[in-house]
Amino acid sequence: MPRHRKPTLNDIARDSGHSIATVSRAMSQPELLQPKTLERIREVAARLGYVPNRRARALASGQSETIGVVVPTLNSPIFSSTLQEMQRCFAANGFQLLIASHEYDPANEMAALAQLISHGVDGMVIVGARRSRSCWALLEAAKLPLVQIWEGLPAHDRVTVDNQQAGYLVARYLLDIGHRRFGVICGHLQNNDRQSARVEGIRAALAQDGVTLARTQISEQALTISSGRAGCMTLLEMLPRPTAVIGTADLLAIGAMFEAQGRGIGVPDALSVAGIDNVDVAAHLSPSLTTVDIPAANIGAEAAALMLRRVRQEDTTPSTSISLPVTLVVRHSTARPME
Amino acid sequence: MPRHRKPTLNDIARDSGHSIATVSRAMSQPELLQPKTLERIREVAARLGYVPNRRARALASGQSETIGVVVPTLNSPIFSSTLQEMQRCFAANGFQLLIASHEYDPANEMAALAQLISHGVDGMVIVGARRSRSCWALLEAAKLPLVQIWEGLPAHDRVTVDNQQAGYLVARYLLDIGHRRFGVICGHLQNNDRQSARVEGIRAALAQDGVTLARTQISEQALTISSGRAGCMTLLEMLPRPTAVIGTADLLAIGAMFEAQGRGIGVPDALSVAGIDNVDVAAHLSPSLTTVDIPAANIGAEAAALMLRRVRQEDTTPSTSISLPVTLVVRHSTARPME
DNA sequence: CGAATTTATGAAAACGCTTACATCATCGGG
DNA sequence: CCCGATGATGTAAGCGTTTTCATAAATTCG
Repeated sequence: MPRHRKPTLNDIARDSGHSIATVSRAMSQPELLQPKTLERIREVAARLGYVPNRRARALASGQSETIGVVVPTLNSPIFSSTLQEMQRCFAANGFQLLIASHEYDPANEMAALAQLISHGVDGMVIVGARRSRSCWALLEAAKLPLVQIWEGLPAHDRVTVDNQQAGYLVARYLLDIGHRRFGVICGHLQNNDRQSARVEGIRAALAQDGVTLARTQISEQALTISSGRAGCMTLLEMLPRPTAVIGTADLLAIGAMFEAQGRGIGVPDALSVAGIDNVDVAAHLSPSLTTVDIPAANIGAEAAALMLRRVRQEDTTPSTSISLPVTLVVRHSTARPME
Repeated sequence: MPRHRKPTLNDIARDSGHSIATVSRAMSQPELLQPKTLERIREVAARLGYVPNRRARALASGQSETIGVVVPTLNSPIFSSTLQEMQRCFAANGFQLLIASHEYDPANEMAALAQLISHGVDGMVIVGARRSRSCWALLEAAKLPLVQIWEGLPAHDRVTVDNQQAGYLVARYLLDIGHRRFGVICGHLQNNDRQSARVEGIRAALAQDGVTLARTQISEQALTISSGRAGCMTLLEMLPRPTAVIGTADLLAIGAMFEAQGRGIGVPDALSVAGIDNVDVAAHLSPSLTTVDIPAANIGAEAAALMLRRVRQEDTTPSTSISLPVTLVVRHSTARPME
């Protein structure tokens, strides 16, 4: 009666009178066994309540059926959709996710990667391309299938969206309806190539029309609604006041909109506000938020699919790049400038 | 030069002229070695670029420094805050998280738990107490430290918030300011004890004042803003119209508010709307949302702390229960009914 | 100064599984 | 009727650690 130890293949082998190898095969390659043998083994396994020990399996076979994912943060509407979908796809194929976040701190990221690698993941999904030389060295040394998402270097697989294009689209639209004085609220650009690319895209559009973006017209903030408000507050002090504010993440734009409205500055009449991401709530706000749709869930699905092909070695092309389209979604938070 | 294989303890042992046991100790219990020996081994390890293989370590020691977490969904503002904080706490202590989601499907949950158990996690964090007998059997059989969060059975450790109290508080408040006709939008109650408890809390408050809640006054919905809108639409068809709508999750309440406003029904003048969760955006909406604050991040922190104590066997009390306070946050989406 | 401790290291047996190889029937074809 | 395939199963060698126990060296002490 005292079963303190979990049953192992060995126990099943003993009880069923077969060798441990046969029992192992019953678990992983049942088609190799005679139906009768298989049935007997399965019965014993069920009776003992056998659960395979994957870490032993991993050690012996070199495959852990585990994928490491490192994201900046888990509680962002964008990354969490990507993660949710990625998790779904991997789980459906028997893979588990080891998830870590670094909260935009390079040292944290390095530590997380090292941890995941030493845990023996079969592959690694990382966000963005901008990381230290030593961080890349670590990844190279691990010789793991690597999928970069959101942004990525050509040297490795990547599933990206054109963040620069996203910035371009929203700025181009605002220019087209007549805006010339802009304010931009963005995330900290330091270690964040997604945000940087979006700002560059905005710059590119403005440059086409000869509009420049001074340092004072950009406010770097954390990626929250409150920070969006704060950023907007700063920008509204500019004289003459901007006629349009772009948040390079919807949370920032939403914060900006709230701040403007709170100060009695009508959106879009007195100020146009636009974002990038197309988070759920954007469509429902009043006014609804003009933004650029980023297919966050799709990124997760495509990254998972690509990774699965790599891990199973079905795809051995040197390095695949999947780029998903971003699309401008014009809603009601933007309008022609008044003057 | 051709280093295809990653260096192992054995390689270090050979190169340094020490035994593999000594090298192992250099990694895990350096204080046992002579400084000179330690230094030599460390030098060789560094030169070879040694990274310990945790799955081998796990197999040999029985400890994987890995915790399994199963949540309903990753892309919910609430769960993702809990996860983010939990991840932070665990990572700071060298533990990695294997995260799975089941999207409110019991079969998925069962599969996820089985997978995580067979991956050899040192502990498991699960949301809620309501799950099938076989699911519990699986967990019992695994004999793992188990921490339930949000809701939980007394038989195991748990870090909870009083969801019933949350429902009670918001309903009590609305009653106190004069409301008698209510509509409730909640998540699907089937396998969700958090949502069920909140609805019960509302019922309890109403019962105190002799107000009943008919089946038609409750709309079960998915936990999204759109569903909140849909739910509100249904409830507004009631005659006479409710004077207050409670969403048992902020996303639902937010959707309800948008829907009412979209139909020209003023909030809070013609309709009071209140939620539960206190998500980030709630404070910024106009009108700002009356809600009940749920310390989601704290749940993660407390759960991590408790689990760490269990895994390290520092805490061997039979079963601990930590209950975090919920607090009513009155804002501007609620007011006395007009009539 | 030798017995009793203590300290640093090594040898080898796990941990639970996979898998290359060996074995032994079974079987169809020449 | 024997030979080479084919198929089912067993044997045993890993996989990279930890850990127990033994051993050898250094230290303490009566």
